[in-house]
Order: sequence, then structure tokens, then C-alpha cells
Amino acid sequence: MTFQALESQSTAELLAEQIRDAILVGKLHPGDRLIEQDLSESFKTSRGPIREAIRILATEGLVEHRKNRGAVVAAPSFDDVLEVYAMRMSLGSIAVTHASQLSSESQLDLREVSKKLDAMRNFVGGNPNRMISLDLDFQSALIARGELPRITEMFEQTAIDIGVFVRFLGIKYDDSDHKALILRHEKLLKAIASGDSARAVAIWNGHIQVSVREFMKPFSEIEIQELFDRPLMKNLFEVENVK
Amino acid sequence: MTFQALESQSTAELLAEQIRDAILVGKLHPGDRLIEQDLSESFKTSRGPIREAIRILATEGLVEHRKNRGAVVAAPSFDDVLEVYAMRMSLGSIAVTHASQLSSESQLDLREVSKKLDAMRNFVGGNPNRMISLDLDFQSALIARGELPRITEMFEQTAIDIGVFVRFLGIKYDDSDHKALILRHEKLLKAIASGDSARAVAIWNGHIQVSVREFMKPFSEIEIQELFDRPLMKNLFEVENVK
DNA sequence: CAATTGTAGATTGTTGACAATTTAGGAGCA
DNA sequence: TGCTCCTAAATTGTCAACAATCTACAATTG
Repeated sequence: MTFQALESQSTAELLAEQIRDAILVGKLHPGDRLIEQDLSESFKTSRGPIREAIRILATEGLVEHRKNRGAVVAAPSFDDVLEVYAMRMSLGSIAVTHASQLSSESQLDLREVSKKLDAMRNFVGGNPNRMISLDLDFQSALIARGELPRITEMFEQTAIDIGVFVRFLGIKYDDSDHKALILRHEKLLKAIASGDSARAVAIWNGHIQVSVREFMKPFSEIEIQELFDRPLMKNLFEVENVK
Repeated sequence: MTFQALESQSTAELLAEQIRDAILVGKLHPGDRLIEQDLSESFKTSRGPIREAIRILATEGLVEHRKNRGAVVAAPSFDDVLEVYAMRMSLGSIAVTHASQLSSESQLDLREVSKKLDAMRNFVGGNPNRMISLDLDFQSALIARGELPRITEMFEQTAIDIGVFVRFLGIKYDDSDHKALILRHEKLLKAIASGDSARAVAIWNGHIQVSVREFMKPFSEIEIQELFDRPLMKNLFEVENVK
């Protein structure tokens, strides 16, 4: 009988998680200051662990930390959205390709990823923001199958960024999208499992494009036209893709 | 008249820099433990700033940090080299493309990058490891011209990784390489300045490939053959490139 | 003698006090 | 009024003592 070592998180990590959630849920707004004393009283701990938690959030980019001036919640722009999706497209392509290749060598186990997709299937028509979070989960699990630890970690970092964007730009997948979304993911898994890395990457790119489009929903026709003039935007939509 | 605020580094950052250098210079070896008490005595400071410094190094991946067990200097493998170069190729492509596009809109200032290249020219034939470090400097400065802060930061992270690899695998550019290296960089800058992003990316990819080959020098013919069987390796060498 | 348990020393985790720095606002002055 | 300078409050930075945890090794047991 073997047990999973339960390697509990450190207090600082636990605190970071709580504060991160507070930002993602909207209890803390961009520009809000994080004051060590106040937080340490709220969480009934000393300032030490709080300092570490803030440092974690700072490396994640959720807060900005300036010497002797403390930390404030960061405010993202649409340029940030484009940059982050460019990273996800390109890091994801590497990982998806590698996963496909591992699959050819039958070193690939997609069970965990399939489970995440099941969770999405069971949620069709449910709360839109929750669906986005399930989708991010699915993607993270998939990218992790590439077995490239640094890329996995950086990809995870971009997922946190997107959580912030969603919060501050008010994005929602609507119900009709849910089905298309899942269909695309099914195709993607099939391509990876069959070792067809080129097709897998094309589907991946297509999904990134759809995701970026989601972020434009709050904008007007004219604004969207202008967005497509930005180089980063063009680059994102010029790649080979399967819709 | 305006001055640049000189925003001095915090003590923890200063300490992190010193310890990082100690690792890159080889004073600290993989597996060595970093003991807060000892370090705080060496640096004549308390354990607080040392803790923060170690946390910084941990997020950079230079040391591994396990709960209640402290930090040890990490040991990289050749797979790590491949992963890091895959990231540099792909993040760099995004930045180089964007820089080329900014150049078309004449929003690009390559003076700082040119200075870095001058530094390399003045060093032809000099200490090989120092030349690698100048090359990394050049590349970082170039990527920063892409004006994509997250990508720039992640790219910088990979530069740190490479410092560790160079140290532990004993890589050296030899003198003959220096000239080819600089010639390539000149072509790259020209392509970017003229807004030819496709060509710039191809040159960029070629440089990454050459860099990876440097890391194989210590290996035997047979070992190198085997390395080329790895999927990541194939992917790195299959991209469009200019040698 | 091998396996387990117990224990001391080493090391990290946490805390509250104190020092240094920044910020905001008012007093003084042109 | 508008400007500079100064001071007090707020806040972060640093420190040293103490608590919790881990590691290595000796003692114990079967």
C-alpha cells in the first residue's frame, strides 16, 4: 500500500493563494495597496509570512512592489492580453508538439486531461466564468503532458494573468460557445493521441484565436477594426490554424 | 532637466545577485546547501534579507527550496538545455517579429543594442566565456526592443539558465566562431531595421541552432547522433533558418 | 544483526520590537 | 496665492530571540 506524500504548502503559499483569489474574485481592485500590517492582522499571522506571500504575488505580476513603498494591485491593459496570448500560442505549440511526439513513443497518458474535459462536458450551459476556469484547467493539464517543466510553469503563469484579464474585462463564453469549445478540444486530443503534431498545433492555434476574440466582445465594431491593425494582433491571426 | 530616479536595489536583491554570481562562477556547486545562518554571517546581515534572496533565486530556478529543509543549488541536465533553447527560439521569434514591425512604424531605437554589438566586436579573440556573456547581453537587449515586458522578463530568465548550463557543461566559443557570430548579428540587425521580420526570424533561429551546437561540443560523435533522435532536438533544427 | 524507536543538534519558520524611509499636510515666506 | 521646508504619521526594512521541524545517529528491541 502506497500513500501520496501530502507535502503541505507553506504558510506563505497559503496566504498568497488567498490574496490571489481575493484579487481574482474582485475583493481587491487594481491600484489597491497591500499593507503588511493590515493583512497580518486579517490573517492572524505575523508580517514575515505576509511579506513572502506578497513577494510571490509580485513575481506572478499580480502586484507591483516598489522599495519602501509597498505593493499595489496591478492593472492590465489590452496589450497585455495580446502579449499573454502570443506567449500561450507559442509555448503551447512547443508543448503540444512534444506531447504528440511522446504519444508516438507511447509515453503519453492523457487520462487526467480527459477528466478535465469531462468536467467541461458536465458543465455545458453553466456559469460562463466557471467554464473559462475549467477551460484554463484543461489547457494547463494538457500542456503539462508535454513534460517540459519550465514551459509548463511559464504557461501556468499566463493562466494566472488570464484570470486577472477575465476579471477586469468581464469576459464570458456564452452557452452556444460551450459546445464548439468542447468539440475543438476533442479534435485536439485526437490529433495528439494519433501523433499528428502539425494538426494538433493548428487546432491549438485556432483555439487561441477564438480565445482572443472572446476578449474583444466588450469592444465596438470600430474598436475591433483598430485592434486588428496592431502588429501583435496580426501575428496572432496569421498563423496556420484549424477553426 | 529630468533625471532617472536611481531606484537602488533592495538588500535582498543585492544579496541574490552575489549568491547568483557565486553559483555562476562556480564557488557554489550543484547540491551545495544554502544555510541561512551561515550566509547571514558571511554577509553581515540578518536572516530576513537572506531568506528573501533565497526565495528570489528559487523562483529563478537556481536553487531548489523544500519546506523546512532549506535550499540547495540545482543541477541542470541536457534536456534542460534543449527546453530552454526551445523557449528562447520561440519567445525570441515573437519579440524579433514585433521589433521589426515597430521598425516599420519607426518606433524602434537600436542604439543600445548596437552598443552591445560593439562590445562584442572589441572582444573578438578574448576570453571565450566572457564572449558568451556579451552575446547573452546583446540578445537580451535586442529582445527588450520588442517592447513586450512579459516576454522580455521570461527571456531574461532563460539567460540566467544558460549561465548555469555554460558553467556546468564547460562551453566555450572559440576564436573563429567570434567573427561568424558577429556577422550573423549584423545581418540580424539589418533585417530588423529594414522591417523584414521573416528574414530576421530566420536568422534568429539559425543563431539558436548554432548556440545549441555549442553545447554539444563536449559530447562524442555517437552521443551527438543520439541527441538528434530526441524530438525536442529535431523540432529545434526543423524550423526555417538562415545559417 | 536488522529493524525500529528515541533523542540531541542543526536548521528553518514565526514573531514582535525597533530602525529607516516615505508620504501628506501644515507653517513660514516671498 | 504659490512655493519651499519641516515635522508627524504611516509604512516598510531589519533584526534577534524563540518555536517548530527535520536529520543523523545512538539506543533498544526482537
